Amino acid sequence: MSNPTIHDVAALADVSIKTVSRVLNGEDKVKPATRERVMAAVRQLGYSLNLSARSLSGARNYILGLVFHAGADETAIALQHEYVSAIQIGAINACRANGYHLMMEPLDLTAPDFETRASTLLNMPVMDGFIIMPPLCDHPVIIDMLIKRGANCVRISPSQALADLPLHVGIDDYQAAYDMTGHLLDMGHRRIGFIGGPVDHASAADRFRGFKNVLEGAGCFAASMVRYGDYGWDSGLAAGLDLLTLPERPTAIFALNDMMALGVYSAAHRLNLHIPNDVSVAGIDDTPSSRIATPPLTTVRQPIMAMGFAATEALIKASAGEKSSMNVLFAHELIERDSIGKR
Amino acid sequence: MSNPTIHDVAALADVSIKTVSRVLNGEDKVKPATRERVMAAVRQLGYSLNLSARSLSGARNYILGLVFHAGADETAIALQHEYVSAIQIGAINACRANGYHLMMEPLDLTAPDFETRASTLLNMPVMDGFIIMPPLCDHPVIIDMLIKRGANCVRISPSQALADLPLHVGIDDYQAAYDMTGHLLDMGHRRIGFIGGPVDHASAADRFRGFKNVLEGAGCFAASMVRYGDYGWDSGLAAGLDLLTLPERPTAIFALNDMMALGVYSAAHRLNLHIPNDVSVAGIDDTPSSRIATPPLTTVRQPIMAMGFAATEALIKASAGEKSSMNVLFAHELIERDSIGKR
DNA sequence: TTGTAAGCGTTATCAT
DNA sequence: ATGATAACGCTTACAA
Repeated sequence: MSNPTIHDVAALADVSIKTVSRVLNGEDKVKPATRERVMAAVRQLGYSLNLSARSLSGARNYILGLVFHAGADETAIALQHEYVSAIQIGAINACRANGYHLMMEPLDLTAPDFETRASTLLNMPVMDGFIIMPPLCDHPVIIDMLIKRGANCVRISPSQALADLPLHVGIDDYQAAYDMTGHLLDMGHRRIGFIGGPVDHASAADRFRGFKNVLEGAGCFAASMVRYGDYGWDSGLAAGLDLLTLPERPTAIFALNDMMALGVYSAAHRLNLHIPNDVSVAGIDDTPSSRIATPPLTTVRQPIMAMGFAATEALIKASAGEKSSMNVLFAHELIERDSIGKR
Repeated sequence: MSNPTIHDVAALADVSIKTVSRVLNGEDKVKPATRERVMAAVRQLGYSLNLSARSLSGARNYILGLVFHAGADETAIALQHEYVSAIQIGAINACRANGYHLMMEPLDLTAPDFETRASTLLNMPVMDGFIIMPPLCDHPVIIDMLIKRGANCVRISPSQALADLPLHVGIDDYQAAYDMTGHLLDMGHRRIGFIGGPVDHASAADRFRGFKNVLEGAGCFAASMVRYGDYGWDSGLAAGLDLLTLPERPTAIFALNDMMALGVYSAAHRLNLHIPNDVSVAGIDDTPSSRIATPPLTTVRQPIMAMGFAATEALIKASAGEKSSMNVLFAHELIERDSIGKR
């Protein structure tokens, strides 16, 4: 009833357990005939390696942790989850390609015992490394723990490079917002509403600067048209409602992520405003939702899955001892769809 | 540099490692004073228990695996991922509440080495149990392995109960489709297009029966208005385009899940058809996307997160040896929003 | 190219 | 109420 062990395989193949181990880990110095005999025994026994035992014996664990913020409100999590999901898919695929496993590790930034939980998590020896999502990747407490612990980790879209935490991926947030704002200008818009991101997402500040610089250059920045959201749909709806009922309503609204942009869609819909005839809408991310929205959303594509994949591969290489170099900054791309009209 | 172990804690607290273990696992026969001393040592050392060692020693692992189908195409995964995501959130919360961890385990149903991979996964001793998503939960090979292995598992929304696999959650798929079809009838629709689910999702067949029975009862079932999709957005778009360009186009389209219903939204949009004035649309699931769509989608609510939560709690109880009873069938609810108009 | 022996950090058994 | 010691299944020296 109990699972076969490496000893059973060794006995059946008539070799030592060490040789079985060598075969299982793809080491080179094994005679092909021996290897074949071992594999046959493995198949015959339906043997599968015990991860815990392998971890314990000091080698790698072959387990990575994806650390993300998740508060108590389930619905809110779901609506903000799309970005995490996309990174997750990339990470899962990288894991799958390398024989790794991925653990989902939520952390509630707002919980009273946040620090204790964070410390426990980051000190768990089962994980070879951590993929840290925003905004946690910019949180001083987390950064501090990561450095002190000498943790193997990769940060997703952090606001700044850190010499002690060399692995991270992201896009040029400033430039992304800059490009989209320029596009809006090109399309003839001058009264542009803006929905910023949450204060604790450092990259949101970069995006705001990109937006502001372009508009100030063109002499049409209006602080009265700036609102803030939390990257969630509801906050986009609220800000959209607010902006679109202004006495002089904007001809376009630029939301710093797609989810909030889709909130603006609903605001427009409620006010019987047509997109893009009455109001244009722009986002950032190119999440699946933006593609399937009606009308499809014009946005700045961030290759999120590819970033998740690359980040995870770098982490895996690092956990294997290789010094991994990585394309830190991914190219973004303005995706013109149907939500922006000419003025 | 290396982490403190139970021995370090024991030395510092001046007790045996067994006592430390007792404290850590909340066993009763420990003097309060001793317990306090141990806890102090734990805190002082920043000790955290090694999951691998615990697993190896034969105890529980405190790790669950979420097993879902994921092919090679990343984009397709993303678009079909919303249901998995919702279950995942529920599962994560249940894990969090019980000190468990969740591993994401993709399995490609279409891969040539599917059986080998499935067997390896289901035999991994690191996991205390598995949460099996559709369509894997209905796959004969998987079911067979699960039973043979005597695996601790819970199936999400399987087509039928299995005496050997007592744990599962779901809704009454037949009734859900039945209710929605009845509603469509009530709203005056008679020419109703239908987009079915993939053949390998057994619950899709139940839903189809629900739809067909109502319409046949009303004498307006038309096989010519039945199409099939794969629960993905693109397939909804294609089927929608097809149905809406029929010489006599349907006044309403019922898609078996929200993602395909949103595909119909895009089809309507491309054909310049207004929802619900020109065509009504209905779905099933009540995923986040359906709520934020414009117009908000009328759908049958499935409490997906709650199901994920309950399923996971049952699994945890079972892995702790408790015979867990569980509300297998969750109540569904017709959510009227704005995508269905009166005829 | 292959094998032997030690040890990874925990829980379980059986003492005391 | 507490402790000593033996597993658990694997990898990593080191030997042969």
